[in-house]
Amino acid sequence: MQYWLMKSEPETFGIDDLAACPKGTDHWDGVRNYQARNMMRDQMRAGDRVLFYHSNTKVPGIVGIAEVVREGYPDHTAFDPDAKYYDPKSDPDKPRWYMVDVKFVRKLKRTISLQELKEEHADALEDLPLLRRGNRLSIMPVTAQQWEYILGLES
DNA sequence: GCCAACGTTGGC
DNA sequence: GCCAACGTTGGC
Repeated sequence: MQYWLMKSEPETFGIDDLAACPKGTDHWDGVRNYQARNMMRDQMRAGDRVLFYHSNTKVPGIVGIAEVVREGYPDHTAFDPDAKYYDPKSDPDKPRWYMVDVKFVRKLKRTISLQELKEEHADALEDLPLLRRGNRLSIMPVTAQQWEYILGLES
């Protein structure tokens, strides 16, 4: 089993929105970045665990846990001219963009903020892309050690 | 709202 | 294939 961190803007789709979905499950559409696409298409497996991160908000940070329940498949919103992330270059016969389905597992007891993660100055977190300067990846791998460390901060 | 960092686009 | 221009991300 692998671990991931996925960013979302709470204004658009936050952890509570995921929890409110039927079966707590929704597809992670709208990713239009090749690196993130590759991870969803090629690496994410059902059962993988996900740190749900709120970005572009007052207190950015990790707010919950989700689980991958469906592996990479074409992101149909790329084919829809009315969709926000429509991409005319993505062809249903040769899809450019992929998504996975994720399921709500639980909210953290408290938000583990980006600031807090930075202030840990932990060796374990040194290589976490989230903490690297200028990082813009919306999906990133998390090692088992990083996972344990981060959740160890929760209580 | 600002702006640094980064990815993508497109002219050459 | 280079690289300037542009658009987006996302913390602050």
